[in-house]
Amino acid sequence: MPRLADVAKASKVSPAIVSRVANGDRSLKITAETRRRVEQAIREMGYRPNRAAQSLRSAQSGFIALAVHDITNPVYGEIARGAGAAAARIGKALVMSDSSEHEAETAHLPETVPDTLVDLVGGHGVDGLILQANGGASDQVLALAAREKTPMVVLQADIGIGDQVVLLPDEQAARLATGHLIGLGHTRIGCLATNPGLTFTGARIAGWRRTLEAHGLRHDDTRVVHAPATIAAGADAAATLLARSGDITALVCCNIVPAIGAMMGLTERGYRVPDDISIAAIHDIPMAPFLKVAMTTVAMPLFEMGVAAVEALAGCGPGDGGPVRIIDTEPRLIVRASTGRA
Amino acid sequence: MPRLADVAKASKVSPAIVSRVANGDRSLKITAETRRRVEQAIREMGYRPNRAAQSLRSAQSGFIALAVHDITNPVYGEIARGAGAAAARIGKALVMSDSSEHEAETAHLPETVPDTLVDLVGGHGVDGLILQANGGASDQVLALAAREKTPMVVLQADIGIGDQVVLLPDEQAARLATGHLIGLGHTRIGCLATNPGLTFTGARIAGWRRTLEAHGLRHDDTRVVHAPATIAAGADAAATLLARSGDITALVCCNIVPAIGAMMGLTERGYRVPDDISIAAIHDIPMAPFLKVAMTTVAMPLFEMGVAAVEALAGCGPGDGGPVRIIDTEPRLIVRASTGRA
DNA sequence: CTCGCCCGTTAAAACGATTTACATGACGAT
DNA sequence: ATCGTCATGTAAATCGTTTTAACGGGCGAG
Repeated sequence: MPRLADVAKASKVSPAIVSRVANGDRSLKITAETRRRVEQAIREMGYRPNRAAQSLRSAQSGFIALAVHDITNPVYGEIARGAGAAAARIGKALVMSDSSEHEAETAHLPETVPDTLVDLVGGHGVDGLILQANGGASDQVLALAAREKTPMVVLQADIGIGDQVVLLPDEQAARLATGHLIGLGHTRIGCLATNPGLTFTGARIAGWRRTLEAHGLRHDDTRVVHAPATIAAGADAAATLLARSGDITALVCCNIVPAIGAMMGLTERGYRVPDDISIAAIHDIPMAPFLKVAMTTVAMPLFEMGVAAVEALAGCGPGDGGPVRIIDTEPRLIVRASTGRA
Repeated sequence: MPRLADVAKASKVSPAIVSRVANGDRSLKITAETRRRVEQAIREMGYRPNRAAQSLRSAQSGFIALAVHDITNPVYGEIARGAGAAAARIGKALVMSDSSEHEAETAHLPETVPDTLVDLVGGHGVDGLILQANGGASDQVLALAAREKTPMVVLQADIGIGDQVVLLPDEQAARLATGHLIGLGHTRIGCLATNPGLTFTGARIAGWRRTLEAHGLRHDDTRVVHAPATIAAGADAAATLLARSGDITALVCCNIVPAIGAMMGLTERGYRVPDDISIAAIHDIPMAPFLKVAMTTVAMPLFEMGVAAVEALAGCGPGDGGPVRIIDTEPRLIVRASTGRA
């Protein structure tokens, strides 16, 4: 309610001084006495700068948009939390853009749905954009962001857009899972991979392959199968893989969602987990311990990835400069019931 | 990039006309020819109004803040999706405020964390506030919102703040779960309730109690136990309840999270689910079918609650007017393996 | 004694869209 | 022919903050 001018009047100085005091401007000098008086007035009146006016003047909205598929997915939720925390640290707020809402929306009503993200990006409503690699935003948003030169960070994969890419320690995670299975005596290990062509898919397969290679074990393409990150796809893919290479005794899954599908599908087909087949999956989720068979997972630094994405936008934090940041927090193997001795 | 004035110049009219055309102002009349020329210029130049300028002039930011505990929780995620969809429909964007991030943050660095939500509410940065009943926002935010007269909607419980409250069909959900268990022949049914004193807790217990009452079954307080919404608390509470009333054969859980705890805890103690004890829980989550014992649940209209919260803020949609909206979408019973015949 | 200079402060001009109050024009009516 | 009126369009003020350019006063140096 109180404006800058009100504070100025109350403390008998010009608005300019109040602005300087409020922003802690160090360049111009202000008498200690004046500063004290202004600060007191600010406190007493509970003055807070009007964001719209600040934005207009500074051409900075103070908002960062995070576009993910489905905020309901705990993996994305964790990223959002990290991004939110980091954004708060630099005085910015996070705008949620869940692309799944669009589908729900359009399914609901046939009329044209206004795309909030388009308006936001087009109208200088956001200072930066964090995108999920595969489809966090529409082409229109991308085009607009390019025209407006809105800084853009892409998560998980280098798909040729954005100023920077933030990656997880994908290869290492896959190495961890694979190494664990080898340690349990498994020698015929399959890989249930995510969608082909994406950076993280490649890195995880590489982790699996190189670990097997280092132990002199077989790692040919016939033991890799791709599936989108859904339960049903995981079940199908696992069935396909085992039909093709029946001698496999363990599975490294590049994502826990299809891993759950694999676990359920294989169980239904009469395989016992882990007696007949061990499953280790990348991404730990809170429910992992409570699944039909508690899942052995590799916890990824998702929170840190959210933090890094915001830091990349802000141009600060470690890894400053390069176009690619790989989160250096170690992935963590969490052994549960789904993996056992060969 | 192009401003209103640019479009005006290009289409050889005054800025006022462009503004009217852009906003579809019907009050003043504009020649069809002029309108056409302006619309074409807008399209060709890809003009989009600057949000900051609009906000400043109109005192409306176009943002709504949604404050929840933990966006990672699929229950809140679903609410967020609904709110996001409804907000998009009225041209507003959703700002995420996850209170868990503050904890994570402060745990991380000792320095004072700027509270984004405080700045936002204090600086007219949001047009409305949607709060999780138990602690979605700090007292400071609440005080500020009151002073600024920021419209406020509280979810799930009437805790004496906010202009409106949005509730789920809580009693009915509990009736559904309890009725299902009675239908399976259970007569001694306990209630694992959520935190006491909250509207939804009361309503769910009432649903349990009245359903038992209607069937002439016992429903005294010794069969009710309260637990916060965590796995560990659920395990403890279930153990407590069974120690107290050992003859219970079924459990209605007011929240699926402690229900999972109950399931795990009881299993560890040698009870078999559902053979020794059946469990039905309120809130369906995507993982429910894949838990150690697939959980029988009651799916709540969470998406709809998110929609309703935004509609309440906007003063539109059904239920317009009253201070309390109860979502009228029916809860849905989903029978799985955790409930069996008595 | 006066000229310049630094210091703290202030006045005023942005930022871009909206809207009120006013101007211009045409046209019909008297 | 003159006035009134309605239909279009325009000029200018406004929202609140930031920032640049200017301003007065005090003081040291010439």
